[in-house]
Amino acid sequence: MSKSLPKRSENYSEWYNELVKRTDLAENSSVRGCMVIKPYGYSIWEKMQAALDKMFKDTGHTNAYFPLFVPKSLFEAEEKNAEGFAKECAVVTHYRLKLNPDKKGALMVDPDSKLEEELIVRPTSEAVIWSTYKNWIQSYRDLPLLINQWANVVRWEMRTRLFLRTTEFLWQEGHTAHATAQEAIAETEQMLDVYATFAEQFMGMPVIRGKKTANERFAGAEETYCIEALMQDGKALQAGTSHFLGQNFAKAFDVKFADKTQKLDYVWGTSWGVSTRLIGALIMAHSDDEGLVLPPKLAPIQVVIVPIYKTDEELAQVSEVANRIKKGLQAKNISVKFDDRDTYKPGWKFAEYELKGVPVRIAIGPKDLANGTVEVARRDTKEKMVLAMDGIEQKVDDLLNAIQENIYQKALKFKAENTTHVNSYAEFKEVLDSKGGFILAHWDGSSETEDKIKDETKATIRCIALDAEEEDGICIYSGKPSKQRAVFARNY
RNA sequence: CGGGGUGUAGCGUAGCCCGGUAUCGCGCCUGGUUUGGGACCAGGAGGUCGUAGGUUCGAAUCCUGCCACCCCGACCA
Repeated sequence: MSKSLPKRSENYSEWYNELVKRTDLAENSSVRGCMVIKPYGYSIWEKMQAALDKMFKDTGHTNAYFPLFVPKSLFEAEEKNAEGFAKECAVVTHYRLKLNPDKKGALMVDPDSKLEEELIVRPTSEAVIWSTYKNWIQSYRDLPLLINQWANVVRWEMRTRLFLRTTEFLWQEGHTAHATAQEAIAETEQMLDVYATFAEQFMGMPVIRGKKTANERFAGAEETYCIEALMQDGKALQAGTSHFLGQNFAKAFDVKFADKTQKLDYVWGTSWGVSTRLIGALIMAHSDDEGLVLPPKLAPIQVVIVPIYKTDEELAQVSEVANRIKKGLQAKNISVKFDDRDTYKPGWKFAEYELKGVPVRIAIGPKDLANGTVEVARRDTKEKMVLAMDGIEQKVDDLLNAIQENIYQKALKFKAENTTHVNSYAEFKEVLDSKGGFILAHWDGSSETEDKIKDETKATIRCIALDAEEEDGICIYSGKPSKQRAVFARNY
């Protein structure tokens, strides 16, 4: 195995794949299109889960769990949703195997076990959940119903990519029901804001909050809101979605409630989700040619302490100090690993923890013991400094905060530098091919124009930014009048 | 589903055109010296060459089928 990673600038995909494998985040499974998330990768997901879950609870949601299988009749109830997902569904048709009489030791599907009704492995859970909500909701007193589930879903994609697109993936999906459209829209917007806040404050990844065009809207939704992030190769990544479902699912599953005036009406729905794709986003947003760069708030190990010593006696002295610092940091809720393995040399460990993206490294050796100092290195800038041992805990705590902020600022700067306003189709294509990134251009609002631009350039409208200013202009493709700019990009 | 490519030790590979039982590096094991940026020396273990068949005295190598994976498109969180 070579010691250095491929360069990001030479082949971004190769760099990404190698990085994911070499850092022990995940690997391809022998199961078609599926991924094994390894302990290190999963611990990042746990960090994300914890932060998101708290935000969901803080906004009044509770967790529940619904079935993996969706009977076909339920699945097809909401037509647009069913049609949108039909091409990527795994379907269970039988419930039993038997010994194959023609081949010793082999099993075959028992033809006698054919299901009367096929079961769809959920690609998303609206159908199962709304069919359940029908029984849970009778009156305005039952509303709003604010539920989230942490689950796995299956989408039989043609081509997969670690974290970004796998046949099975982990996610959370919130499904809420409300008495009024306004309240449901407010919920949709609130959850988009939760996602954006999470992306920016925890992942250190700036995003554009926006609305999808009709072409890109979730099947079955009236309006799809999204957060779009920019990766270091200039491609956009949809990092989270929040849908206003109108009364579509309520009507499909006959979910009605009686209001205070005893009038019956269908409830208004929302759904929203983020997935393990966020881990892919996190990797592609910050990491460099030396490996991962993890924001301290999501790093499984925030600080690693590496001892430097020649003799057992030196190790004992260093360890005493290291363990004292470790305890002090832990008291500040900082996760610390003291790596005193004698099977690897310090240099090897330095490189290893850089690859793994540990934000802060502390090295302690005999010189430090003599001087009352430690060597502190930060992953984001690769700076090293020698600091007094006294009060080191507070300094490290401050440093972690500074790293979190610096990573975000760096990404923010990158996003600003790679967001371009263009006013002609020629300029649009030129920017798309030379630097990529987000391209803000006037669009006439028609699906035809959007499709043609996509066919010709592979760029899609990622969203109409919520903070887009009204501005008179003409569509770069059709020349028709436009009131605001859309955000275009090539995407993952 | 179209177009291209690759399957040889845990990982990465040479050998294939021109058939003679497999090369090198990393990793692993043992011993010793090392330890402030991926240590060094010596010794050692590990392979039915993706799979099924064919040609041949003999197949990693030639032929045929199958399978798997990767890359590029269409599809998508």
